[in-house]
Amino acid sequence: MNYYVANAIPYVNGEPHVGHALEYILGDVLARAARQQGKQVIFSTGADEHGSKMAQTAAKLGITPGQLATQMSQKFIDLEKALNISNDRFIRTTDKAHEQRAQIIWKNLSHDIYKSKYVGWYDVKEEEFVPESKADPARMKPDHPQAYQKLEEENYFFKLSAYTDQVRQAIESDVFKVVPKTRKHEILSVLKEGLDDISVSRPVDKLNWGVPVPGDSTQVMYVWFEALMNYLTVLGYPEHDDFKKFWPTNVHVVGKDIIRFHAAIWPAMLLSLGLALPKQLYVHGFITMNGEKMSKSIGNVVAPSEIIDKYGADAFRYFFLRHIPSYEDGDFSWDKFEAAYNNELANELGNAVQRTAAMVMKYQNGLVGNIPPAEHDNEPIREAIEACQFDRALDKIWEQVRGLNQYIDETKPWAIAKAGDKEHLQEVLAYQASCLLEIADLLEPFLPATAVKIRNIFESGVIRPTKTTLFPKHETTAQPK
RNA sequence: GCCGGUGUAGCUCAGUCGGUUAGAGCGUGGGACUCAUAAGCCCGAGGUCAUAGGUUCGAAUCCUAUCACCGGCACCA
Repeated sequence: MNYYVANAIPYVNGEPHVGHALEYILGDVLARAARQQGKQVIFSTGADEHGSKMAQTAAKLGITPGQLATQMSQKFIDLEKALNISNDRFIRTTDKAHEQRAQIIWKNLSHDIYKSKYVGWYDVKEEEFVPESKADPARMKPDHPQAYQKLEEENYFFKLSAYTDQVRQAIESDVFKVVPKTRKHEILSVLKEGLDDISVSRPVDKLNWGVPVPGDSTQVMYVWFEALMNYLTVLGYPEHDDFKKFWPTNVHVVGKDIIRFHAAIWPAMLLSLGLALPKQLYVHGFITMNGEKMSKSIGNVVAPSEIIDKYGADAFRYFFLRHIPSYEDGDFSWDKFEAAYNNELANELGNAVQRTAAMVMKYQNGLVGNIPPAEHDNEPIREAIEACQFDRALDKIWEQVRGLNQYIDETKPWAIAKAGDKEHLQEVLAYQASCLLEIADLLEPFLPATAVKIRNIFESGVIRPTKTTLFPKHETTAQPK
């Protein structure tokens, strides 16, 4: 069984933030869960590096766009490392292979690409066209000091309009499944209205930071159009074995701001290429900070590294997977994060491990004995992961953590020890170890490092006298009111 | 303006096909314990299920209207 998870590739025009981190983690859970089930997995992430914004930013910094791209992409790669993300690929749209394969894709789409004139409002200062819907009407009047110019430009267009109906049907029937449902409804209503053909190239004389249109040196591909192609080029479309084995994408992980590209334009491109559509598109939400939109001007941006450095990758993963709703927007605050860390990770899980290990050491010289097999029904957890409801999956795993603590308090192994019933005590402690190993398995996709730690403690049946605190307590962060 | 969603405990949210006394976590009050990271466990308080009608033997759940908030799309300036 082959399984291909593709994360959206972020535009690397700015520093990675917690939203990027969230997306990495979401994809990572899917990839790790699939691997755990014995599937062959390709999990791809990457960077979208072309386009006018990159060119402008680089110009401001006095470096080439290529230098900026390399610099910025490295920061995203560093974030993945810090979060223990298990991506198999990191594709950059400036990779030679991507550029060459993008040109092949363009050629294979050419029956749906035609040349036409684009007419629109052009913002001279920003050097870009302003879409009618976002244009400031005052500036449409020629006497305005910063008036737009009515410009005409020759572009290539893609016949998106020809495919909206097919795409709509695929989504409606769940052949191409969009989750959560509210996102499915949203995109269906867009598709029902029908979509216009889209401009997919830019003249080189205005922007040369892009992939050249094959056979026309005066045009480069429009960055969005070309970036979408990464999901194919990363597999080596059209001739590589990986493409043959792993296409179509099992789950596509994207943010809610880019549904249109992934649920309308991209599937239309695939239909035009005669390829199967992804099986599932998972649309996640955004993160607010203390209930407010994250923004540099408000100054409420928390860098992922601030959290990871203090609490570790698994704690970060835990909070964003369980306490940011998988189907909605969520909120980060240090208060919430620390409450989750202390109550759930340190006290409930960490302490369950600790007390179990301590009793085995104290009463049985570290010998656990025969550990019985796991006994819970974990099908609902598997289903939750499949539906990308990671928050629910973790809720259910935590029911087991709590259940174990309840079992310990009800069974009172310390009282059994005092009574001298060695056989019964051994049974109870082995059962505790069994529960913890089961929990470790369930946590594997979510908190991989923690899963390993728990296994290392109990798996061999002999507990070594190393003090292993899974989640040490920290000073809480003073919250500026 | 059109479409969709949401409104349930102080907070965040579950609640299936309409069916006993509406649930969980956090927070809060109390209790018993000692294996453990002052952790864990038990018990309690806390609800006009947004509002008003309707259908029904029976409504948080279905229908209608209203209000509030959120999202998407369109439009105007």
